[in-house]
Amino acid sequence: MITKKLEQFLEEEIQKLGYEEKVRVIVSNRRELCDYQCDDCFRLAKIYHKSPMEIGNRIVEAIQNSPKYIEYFKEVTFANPGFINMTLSDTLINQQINCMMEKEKFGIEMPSKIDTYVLDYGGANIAKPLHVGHLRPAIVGESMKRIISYMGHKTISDVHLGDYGLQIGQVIYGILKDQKQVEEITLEYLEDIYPKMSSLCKEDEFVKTECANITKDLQDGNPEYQVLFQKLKEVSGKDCKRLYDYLGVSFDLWNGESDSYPYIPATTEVLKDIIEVSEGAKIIPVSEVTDAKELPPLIYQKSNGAYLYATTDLATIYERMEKYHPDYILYVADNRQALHFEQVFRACRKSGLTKNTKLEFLGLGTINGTDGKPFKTRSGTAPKLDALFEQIKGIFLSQKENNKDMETADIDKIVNAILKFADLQNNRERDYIFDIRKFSNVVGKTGPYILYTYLRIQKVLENMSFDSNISNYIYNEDDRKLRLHLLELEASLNSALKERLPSLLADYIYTLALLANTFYQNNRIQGLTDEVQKNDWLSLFNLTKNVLKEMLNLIIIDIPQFM
RNA sequence: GCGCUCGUAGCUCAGCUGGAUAGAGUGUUUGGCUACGAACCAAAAGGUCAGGGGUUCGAAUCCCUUCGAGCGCACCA
Repeated sequence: MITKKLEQFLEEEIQKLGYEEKVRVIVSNRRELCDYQCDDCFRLAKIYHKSPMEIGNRIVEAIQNSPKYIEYFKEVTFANPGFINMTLSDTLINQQINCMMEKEKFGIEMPSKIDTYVLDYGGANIAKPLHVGHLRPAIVGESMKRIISYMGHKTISDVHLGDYGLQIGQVIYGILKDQKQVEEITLEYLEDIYPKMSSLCKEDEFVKTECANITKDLQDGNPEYQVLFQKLKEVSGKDCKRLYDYLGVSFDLWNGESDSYPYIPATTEVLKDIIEVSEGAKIIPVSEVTDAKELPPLIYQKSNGAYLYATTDLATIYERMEKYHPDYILYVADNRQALHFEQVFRACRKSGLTKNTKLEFLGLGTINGTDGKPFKTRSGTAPKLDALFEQIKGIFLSQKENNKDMETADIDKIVNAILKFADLQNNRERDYIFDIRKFSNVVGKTGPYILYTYLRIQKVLENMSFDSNISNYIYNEDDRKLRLHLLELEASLNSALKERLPSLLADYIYTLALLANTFYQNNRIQGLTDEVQKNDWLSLFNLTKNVLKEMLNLIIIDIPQFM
């Protein structure tokens, strides 16, 4: 990685001056002045009681006198009040570019220790169809999985369906009340009955208790309920799979809360020392002395004996520990569940259930409607995913006359690109407003823009022969900017991994497409008479194309044949 | 009431482990297709980073505070 190389070089040089410190090199924020900068003169000045200017000038002088200077830099200068500005040599840039072209995964360093990550990012509730609220966890989770895997780690993804809680009791209550036969349970029926029962429970205490009892009986294995439950799971699961397939979101495990049920006794055994009884329910106190305010306890088992979300989550963790020995378990879910996960994580730490496994909650901002308020997921007002796909497709087809002649597969890829890039360019932790205009835009900072860039590059490369190896020249500013940005790939991937933010990668991809487009517009490759330059630029385009393709795959965007 | 999150251009959002002149897209105004795909490129205009205070050589970024918004607070998921 280029910054690491520069940091190492700088550290060696300042060590010769007697400064035993680590330094940090960052991409310049004044690109007209330099490529990379180091701002550590201020810090060193404080430690060694000298002025930043004195230290900076000494360092710059040392760099300029280094035998590596000519090879690494075009120019290194000190700028007031304390910046070291570095402009790389064409040689160094091209060495790195050649390296990216030769090596697998563009020469990105693979980890010395491979970690196992379990990712939990589906969370679909089987009592109802997927709606726009399910989009973010699916997309962010899948993208994180692909990034983690690309960076050399092992991943196991679990859809973890919401299939054993009160919502199932409510639906079964509705089925019984309507006297429906098993074969009459369809998706349409579920769509209708769940919101009805859900709101009925809020109004009617008796119904609520009935539903709670059904849930409890189901968990205890009531055969009649089990038949209904299996049917429910089948009908809903099939539709769920279809929609996730459309999105390119896949899971290694199609488990649900119900699959953790067999592990509850063993989990209870591990937790037994920290479980207390309060008001007839079994609870786990999770307050810690550092809390500003006491955290409410985790409710492990209801007073009627039924188990809850927290219970199945704990049992699932037990199961995952037994089967996969993960280093990390990542939960991708709405921020509103933050407290729940905090309680579960604390119970794990307190009981030693997870030992050295790190539990992380990757909170997602809520998707709000254009009124700025969350879609009401329980009353079923959030737009269904199917409807959303159709709507985006319709808008896309109306953009241009000949879009109607496109292959269905290509249209679906573009619909996906629109949707995913619109979502993934946002920082996942922030709430955002779901506006169909934004989710159907094809101009500007969008998925189609990137796909379009890719396809025009591809067109240039068609039927052209070149060997992927570039000479020592850089021909102009557009060219130079593109090459420098290519060098930032590894850093972007590393921060996306570390921060668990696919948006950082999305941003990298967009900027790459932007620079490639500018280059494309201002520089013609066909017709170049200089064979070396032609080969350099074709190679550069080819590398850009390959980077775009592999990175788009990490944000779950496929490339159409034509658009 | 308590806790958590947030307030950046008309709109939608980046930037937040402190660095130089706060960036994109969109919208507005303007220029560019007889040249590898104009779903593109180039340019202009647009900001008291909610207000106030503090720490620091340096604050959109850290701390305090006021105002505003959203969310969460034991038997839902």
